[in-house]
Amino acid sequence: MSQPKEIPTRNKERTRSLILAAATEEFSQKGFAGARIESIAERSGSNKRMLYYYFQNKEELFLAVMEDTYKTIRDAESALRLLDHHPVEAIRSLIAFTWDYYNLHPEFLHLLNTENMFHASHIKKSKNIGMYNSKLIDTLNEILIRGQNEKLFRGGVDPLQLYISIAALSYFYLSNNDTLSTVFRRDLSNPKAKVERQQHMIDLVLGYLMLSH
Amino acid sequence: MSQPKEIPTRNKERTRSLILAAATEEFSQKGFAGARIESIAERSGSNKRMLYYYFQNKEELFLAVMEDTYKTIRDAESALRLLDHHPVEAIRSLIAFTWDYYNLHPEFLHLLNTENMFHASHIKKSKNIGMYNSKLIDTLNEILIRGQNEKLFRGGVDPLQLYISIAALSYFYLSNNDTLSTVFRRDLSNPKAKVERQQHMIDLVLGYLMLSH
Amino acid sequence: MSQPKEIPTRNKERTRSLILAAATEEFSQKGFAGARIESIAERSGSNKRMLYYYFQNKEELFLAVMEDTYKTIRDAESALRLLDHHPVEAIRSLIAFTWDYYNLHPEFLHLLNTENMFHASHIKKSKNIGMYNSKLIDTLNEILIRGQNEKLFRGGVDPLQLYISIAALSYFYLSNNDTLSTVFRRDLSNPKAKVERQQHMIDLVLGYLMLSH
Amino acid sequence: MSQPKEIPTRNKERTRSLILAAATEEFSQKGFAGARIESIAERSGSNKRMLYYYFQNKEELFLAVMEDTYKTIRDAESALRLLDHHPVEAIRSLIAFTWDYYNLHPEFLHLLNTENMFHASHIKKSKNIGMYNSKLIDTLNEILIRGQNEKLFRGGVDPLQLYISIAALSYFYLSNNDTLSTVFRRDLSNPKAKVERQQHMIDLVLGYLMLSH
DNA sequence: AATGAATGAGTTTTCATTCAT
DNA sequence: GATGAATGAAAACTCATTCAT
Repeated sequence: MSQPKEIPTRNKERTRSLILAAATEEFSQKGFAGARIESIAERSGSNKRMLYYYFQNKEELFLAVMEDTYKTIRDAESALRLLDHHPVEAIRSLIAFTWDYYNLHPEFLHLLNTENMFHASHIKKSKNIGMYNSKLIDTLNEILIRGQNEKLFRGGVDPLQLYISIAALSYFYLSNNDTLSTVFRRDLSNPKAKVERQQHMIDLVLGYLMLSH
Repeated sequence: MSQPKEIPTRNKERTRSLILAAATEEFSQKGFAGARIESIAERSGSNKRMLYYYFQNKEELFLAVMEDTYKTIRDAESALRLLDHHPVEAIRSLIAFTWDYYNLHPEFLHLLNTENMFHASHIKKSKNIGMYNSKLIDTLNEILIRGQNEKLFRGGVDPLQLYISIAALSYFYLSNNDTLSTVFRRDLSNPKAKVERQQHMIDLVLGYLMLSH
Repeated sequence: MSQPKEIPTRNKERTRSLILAAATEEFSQKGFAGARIESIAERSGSNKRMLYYYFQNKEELFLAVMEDTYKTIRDAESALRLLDHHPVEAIRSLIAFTWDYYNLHPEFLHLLNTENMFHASHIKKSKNIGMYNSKLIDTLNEILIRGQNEKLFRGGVDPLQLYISIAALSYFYLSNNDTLSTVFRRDLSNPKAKVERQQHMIDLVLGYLMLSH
Repeated sequence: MSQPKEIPTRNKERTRSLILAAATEEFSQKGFAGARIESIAERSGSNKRMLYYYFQNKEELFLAVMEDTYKTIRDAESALRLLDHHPVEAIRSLIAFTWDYYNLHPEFLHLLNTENMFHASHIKKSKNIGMYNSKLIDTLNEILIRGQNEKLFRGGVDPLQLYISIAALSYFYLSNNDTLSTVFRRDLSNPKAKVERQQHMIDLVLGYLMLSH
């Protein structure tokens, strides 16, 4: 009988990805300046030194986090087969996907807020980020054309503007949930509120797009 | 013989407000953790000691900035006389006001992002922030009812959801302008792009709200 | 009766120069990489933070030390009135001054060794270092000409080569005293040895320069 | 069937000497404190672990470098057959050898500078370093006596002082070449400058030693 | 009320050395 | 013998805050 396979303690890929995951959490919760190297090291179960073994410095680590974060959403978006559905369903799917993804990945929202504070300086260095996203806009354009051809959708809609609006409706609600709940004195984070939000977004977008309702 | 009277540099209110203005800029650009006391003191033309003279510490200063920022937008919103206009015009005005205010006050967007990172902990302490905003929702509700009574607007619209959507459409576009421009490889910050965005937002909201178009 | 004037504890110039003096010692004894910021702070009677208050970083501090060190020897050399003496006496004086200065300022030798390890990168930035020294070579040239005119000195002597040789004879003996004493098993640092060295240097240089002896 | 035999990379002497060579370069260029274990391991083509396999620690490695460096110059000096030549030629040879060796082995100069910063603490531990060098002084003494007997050289010359002076003239010029070139604004490292220096050193030493010229 | 030098506690980063494979 | 990932201790550097003037 052979020894049970032990989890190796010296595993380059594993250590690196544990650090990256820990950094994603920390940067997402505290922002770039507020994040602590010490804290990331602890979360990762490793130590400060290893962090510098795999990444040059805090800045590079943040960049790696951003690239990884974008790669994750890119992969998820790729799995969407929007063109396999009827235009109306496709729009519903896109809204649902956006909403679900932002709910499941709050770190994406926070990291993007941080990245915007730096005027996108980090992702500007990345080459492959742009490529995928233009494909998404092409897809959305095709959906709009199909809907128009079926006399379902209005014409003259810029797919990028529409995509930004769809993202905005979910993003703002979730990213600013705390201040909105406070200022308007209404809990916008419970399940019921979230279901209502989803319905509102779909009504809003389809109400705008569709010619008759 | 008396000494020639020197121009007094001592002006309580002026120094305090210069520091507050400097802090607003700094916190807006760098976030809470990234902001530097030294830098705020320099921007203000005053010095570090004065900063602690008027504000207990960094946290209190940030709180003062947040309150001041909210007070400013409250005052601006108060000046809006939405109920004096026809419902359609009132909606247009609200969208335009939101867009213009966010364009004129980018610090508002950034400070709100920062405040959300802290789960609204600062503004939760403030009592009078909530009051005004519910008045805004009441107003919007009245507009929706009027529009509905005139058979112009659809029914069943939650004024808070609508307000959040209107804010979202401007906020997300402007706050995330850098990452969006980068990822979609299209300059979304030039004047032409901004005019297009405004038109799109109005089309979207009114397209949804209005029964026939 | 007036209060006795107290030494002010908040004195910009004093603190700065105490740090500079402490840094000179530390860099001289340990070299650039071996020097410790903490140690400099302690020697200065101040603290680490002050060091960064007055100097950008370790590198800048070292540069300030080098400039100060060169300024000190420049000032001392300026006080020499070589041209007021007879050529033979002038040469003797130059040798004596060099020897005495290096004995009194061992830090000068060590700092120069360190600076050479960095290929003079620090002093290359300084503008006024060169100016004075060429004046010294001009003076030495004048001495050589006068000696030659008096049929005392040989001709064809390059004043820069001679100056470098005079410096070399003192510098190498003092800077390498420890290794020389070890390798040749003779204490080269006691007063008697030093007197002998002085005599040897004078004999060597004048023996070379003078036409008859 | 057996695997194809791989070329064995395991070679005790070779690895050790590669590490020693790498360490010599690194210590020479950066000094003791500035030298990096990591960097030495990389230069050597080996790895950090091997470094600690062959040498106890950084200190021991430096000591090994110093001993190796001294052994190399000792071996070279042994090859010199000064007593086979006429006294004047012997002096010329010694100057030339010193100059050439320092030119060929700049690391010797830099390591000695570093060792002097440590007050020769490393070579003090070595037993056989002294022995050879006193032989060199004995040889120089013999040359001086022969020259004196031939009425060529002056009397009363201490061979150690003379040796130190000969070494000084080359050492200082080369070791301090960067600062000298900077301060005197003259390139002292090009071939022409070096030829001039050699001539000057010979003129200086023989001018001093020889009774008539 | 105003100034800016001083400070301690922290934060990022580096380094020699060790250890699992 | 060989490799390079892992580690703790220390080093450089930063920051909010206080204090003497």
